[in-house]
Amino acid sequence: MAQPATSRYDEQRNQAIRAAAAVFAEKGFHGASTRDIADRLGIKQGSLYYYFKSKEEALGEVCLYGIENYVSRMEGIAASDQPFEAKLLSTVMSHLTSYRERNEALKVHNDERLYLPEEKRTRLKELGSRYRQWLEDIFESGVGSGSVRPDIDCHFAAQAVIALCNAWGDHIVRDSTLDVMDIAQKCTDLLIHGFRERRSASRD
Amino acid sequence: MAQPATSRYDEQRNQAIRAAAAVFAEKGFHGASTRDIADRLGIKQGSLYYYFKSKEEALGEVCLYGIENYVSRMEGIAASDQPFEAKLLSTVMSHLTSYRERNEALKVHNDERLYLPEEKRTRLKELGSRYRQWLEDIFESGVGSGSVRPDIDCHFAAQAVIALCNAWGDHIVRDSTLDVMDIAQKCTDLLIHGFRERRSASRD
DNA sequence: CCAATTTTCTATAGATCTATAGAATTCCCG
DNA sequence: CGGGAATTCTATAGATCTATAGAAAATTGG
Repeated sequence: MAQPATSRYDEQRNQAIRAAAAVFAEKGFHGASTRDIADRLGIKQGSLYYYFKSKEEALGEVCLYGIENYVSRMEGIAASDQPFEAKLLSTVMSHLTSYRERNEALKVHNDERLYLPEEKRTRLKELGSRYRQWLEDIFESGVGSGSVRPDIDCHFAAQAVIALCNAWGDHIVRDSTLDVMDIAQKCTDLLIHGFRERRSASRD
Repeated sequence: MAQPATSRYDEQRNQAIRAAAAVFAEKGFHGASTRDIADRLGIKQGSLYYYFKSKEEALGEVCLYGIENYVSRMEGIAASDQPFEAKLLSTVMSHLTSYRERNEALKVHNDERLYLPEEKRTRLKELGSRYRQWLEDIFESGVGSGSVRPDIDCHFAAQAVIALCNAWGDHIVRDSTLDVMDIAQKCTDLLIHGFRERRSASRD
């Protein structure tokens, strides 16, 4: 009854998590039934409970899966010695790529995580805050190096980057023909230069 | 049984729409029950069906309420003879203000409208497309007047503006202490100038 | 091949939730 | 005040859906 750490069990459980991610992304947590998830896995509804204690636990696992490696990758970017512009591009690429790689789990994390009980959300909150914090740090060091104008509100800036990435992530999930690199470059360019005519070439 | 066009009926129905907006915003369409909406109105669950044929109809009304006046205001802005920068600020202000004024209906429109059947969504789609189109036109005329650099992808730009506004709109709905004007100005400034140091003062 | 273990299935209790029907109440106007 | 219309209520049918218990099937290792 308790989960034996067999490899097959873990594999199947991961499959179940990814099936749940797809179903939750399409129908929302409350709109999806455990039957929908089981159907997608090719098992019966009741069998799902061999892998999850509850539907809510499944949501928790999907959300966690969605932002796994997310923060650590950001830490890697922040710690690297690239110039500001390259860090920003890396951040946006990493963010958008997650939408492709992690199935629909990142979308589920964004849209459905608030249906988890407070207690299960603390870990997710912590990861999200760390992410935002590292991004803010990138902006602050960008101000230090002269790449970012000093009147920028770094908290606002970080939120803006995340907002843009998440909005485009939704499109990326829905339309698999979109070119992630192209979008990442346009986003980064917009964020750095804005819409206005560039008066002077970049200084490097 | 058919709705008589009495004033009181319309008023109460609008109250019901706003109650539904609040409940759907908090719990999502599928997570909310007709009982939740009725409770908020101070009536019994069954009585709600005097105003709506179904829960789905209520969602449709909320979504429509959410983007009402939205497109027409945008048309007004696009048709005005303000310079590009002012048009953009007006657009962002108008968008963010809607989040405050329209209860949580705009949020519901964004997050839950895809749970409506295709047939009920066509009107919403049409309004959304028109909005995006007017915004693109603003960018195109901005390119014409030299306020926007010509290598900007206007479709991308419009999506970016909408993405930023919607993300901040979510925050505005959740936190009533946020200063809409302040956020609008920061968003507009970011979109026009980007993060980079401003080399030359604006030309006006 | 047998026996233990893991995995899946069937069946169902119990708790929703939507929508309807018809009774009861309130409101409005002469 | 009285009668008709508008509004709300009670009660419930019928259709979910979650989670559990125990039987059945599949797998694995000796």
